[in-house]
Amino acid sequence: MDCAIEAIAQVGLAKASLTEIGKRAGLSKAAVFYHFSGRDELIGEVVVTVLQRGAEYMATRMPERPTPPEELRAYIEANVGYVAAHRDDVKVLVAIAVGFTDENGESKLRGDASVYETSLAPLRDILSRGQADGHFGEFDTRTTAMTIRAAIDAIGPQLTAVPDLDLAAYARDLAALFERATAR
Amino acid sequence: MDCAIEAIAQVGLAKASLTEIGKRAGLSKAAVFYHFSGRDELIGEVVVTVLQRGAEYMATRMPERPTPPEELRAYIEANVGYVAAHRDDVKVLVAIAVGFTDENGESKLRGDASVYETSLAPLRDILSRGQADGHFGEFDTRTTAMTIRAAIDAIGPQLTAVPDLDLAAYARDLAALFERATAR
Amino acid sequence: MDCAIEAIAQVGLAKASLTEIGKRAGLSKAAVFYHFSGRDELIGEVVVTVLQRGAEYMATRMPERPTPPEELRAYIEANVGYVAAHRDDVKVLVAIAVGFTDENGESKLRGDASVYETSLAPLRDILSRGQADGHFGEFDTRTTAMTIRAAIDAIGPQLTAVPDLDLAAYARDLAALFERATAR
Amino acid sequence: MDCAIEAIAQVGLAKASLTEIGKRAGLSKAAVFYHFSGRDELIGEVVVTVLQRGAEYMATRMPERPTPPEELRAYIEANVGYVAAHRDDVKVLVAIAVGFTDENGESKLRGDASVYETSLAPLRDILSRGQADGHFGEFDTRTTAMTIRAAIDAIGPQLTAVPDLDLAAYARDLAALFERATAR
DNA sequence: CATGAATGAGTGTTCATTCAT
DNA sequence: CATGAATGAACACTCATTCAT
Repeated sequence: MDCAIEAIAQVGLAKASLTEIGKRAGLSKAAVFYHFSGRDELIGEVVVTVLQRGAEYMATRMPERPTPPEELRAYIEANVGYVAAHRDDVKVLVAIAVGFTDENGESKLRGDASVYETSLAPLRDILSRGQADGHFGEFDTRTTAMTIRAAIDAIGPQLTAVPDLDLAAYARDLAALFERATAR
Repeated sequence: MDCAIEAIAQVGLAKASLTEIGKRAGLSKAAVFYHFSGRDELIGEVVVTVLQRGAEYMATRMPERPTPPEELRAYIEANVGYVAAHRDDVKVLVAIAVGFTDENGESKLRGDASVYETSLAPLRDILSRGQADGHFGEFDTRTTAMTIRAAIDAIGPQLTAVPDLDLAAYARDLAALFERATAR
Repeated sequence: MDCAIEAIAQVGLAKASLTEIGKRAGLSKAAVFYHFSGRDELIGEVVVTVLQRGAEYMATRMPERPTPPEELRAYIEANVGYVAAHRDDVKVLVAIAVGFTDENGESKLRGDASVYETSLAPLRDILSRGQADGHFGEFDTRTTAMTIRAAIDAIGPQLTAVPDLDLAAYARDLAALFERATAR
Repeated sequence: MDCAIEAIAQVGLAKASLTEIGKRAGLSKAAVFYHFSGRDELIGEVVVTVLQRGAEYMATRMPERPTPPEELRAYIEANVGYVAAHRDDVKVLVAIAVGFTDENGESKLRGDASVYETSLAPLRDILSRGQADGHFGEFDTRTTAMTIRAAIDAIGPQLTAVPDLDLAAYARDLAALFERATAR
């Protein structure tokens, strides 16, 4: 599993053949086949694994905060921190989201579209509460939530192109940016 | 060229074989080869074409504005319009950025990061001038530019999930958001 | 053993892998291997088993008959009856006879050619005795015996192609046909 | 095409891989693929080719005869001649009929039973006409036709076991046998 | 300017076979 | 007596690439 993630992160999804993955695990192509019923299943399990790992990370790094603005800052920092700590995981997730398609171009992942709304929900919750209690000003929560997530998710592709990106600074800047954007 | 873009957008980069591209152009695989010295060159030219097309669109839709804040608003509106009108082009660009790698995982594009950097350059220019002449406050231009671009590029996937998205409103909301974020 | 026969009859010799056979027996592939020293041996034993079963069937269904013509009719009916009752066995036998070859096309069965003459012997015996005692007319016993066997053996391939063949009628018709052909 | 037939006849259907077939044609596996869209199509075309060749041979060797009995004799003689001359074609046809199945054991041939039915049709036609005009007696045309074909097709294997078989005599004996069997 | 023919390298997949447990 | 793990060799199939025409 880890070798598969490493392989996809390093040589790309297309070149991450079973031979390549097996080589990293010290196994033959056929042995990889023994453990997974096919390449598609393997990649499906890679997604599950990475997503689980992400959820666990976030659960431990996002302690309770007293006010929505602080929650928002914590959210951004935890998320950028995750991306920084697991660049490969994010890279892999993006590679699969973009390149794991059938012959009609449809994603071969099961719950693809719903992922979007689900990932937006906690953010919109923070923003709504902040507006209700007067910490935040007036703005559309959907557009703002989308922009925040987009800024975080953009790190993935960026990492492919700009490997030495300073993520700590990026997190600080982002938090400040959205503090201004949401302020009353 | 157009057929190549269509093919990549519809079946994905990996499945966009020369046969597939040729079929869309009413040509044989070998004829595609006659016009390009290889698949890599073809894809390289796809990037150039898409980028040029984007630049042209933007040039015609972004009239001179007196101040950087107004320039920024115009930039955002023109870009949201472009992404809405040329979703495939964006899809193709992302697919190539993520999946067009050699066996070491390095992008096979000449300009490497430059694709990203180039697309960020005009934005950073607007932001820098705005800071210099006192219209904008203090913030990192790179992070802010990246966030703006990310918010725009996120429309593509978003449109798939929420087909009836009100893009005019989205553009307005985005412009307002970044107005606040960049204000002095 | 029975599971192997069932597997070959249902999915064909080529697709009757050890996994497939093992699955039907509630065993792992390796367990099948424990009981037989290899796939070839397994298939060899399948042939032996099927042939034995056939011999037993015939022994019980072919009581003594007073005259060669009646013996011939009994022979035909017993044989077609066997094929009808054990369609799978015949199917398997044919599949192995046709498809169980080494890289030179030679059958991997031990007593391949001799089977032919051996299966003809009892038939020629009936025919010769019938000619000697005047029940049958003049004809070549070899050609006639071959034709009778061929008519019976042809049911096998037929069953693959025409699964709902009426074998009772076929037996009756065959017996009548050869009665006329051998009559004085 | 001829190489494919030769390959199937010599090494069996299962071992007649595209590599094997290509080797006989002095071509690579991929070149075989270029000419046929897949193995299944190739084998389908083999059947068509063999069937056509058989029909042509028969057309030239079976001159018009005045009465059904004489037609039948001509049919038998022409067919024994054909089987003797094209043993491989018959072998191939049987191998495909028995071994060309999908994972459920169903034949992958389009015409399914039609291969058998088609080969029986001209025979049944002769027999029916003979019964109608009173040359032949009463009997089931399907069973009789099947028996005649079986007797002819049995020559193939027979020739392997008894290489010096006198085919002229065999044809004569067969014709006589079925003359008696069909006589009024 | 374009094609048909051909190929080598590679892919995912299957399978009989081995072996330590 | 049985299995899980592993493998090498094979298979059908795809594809970018070459080349004579």
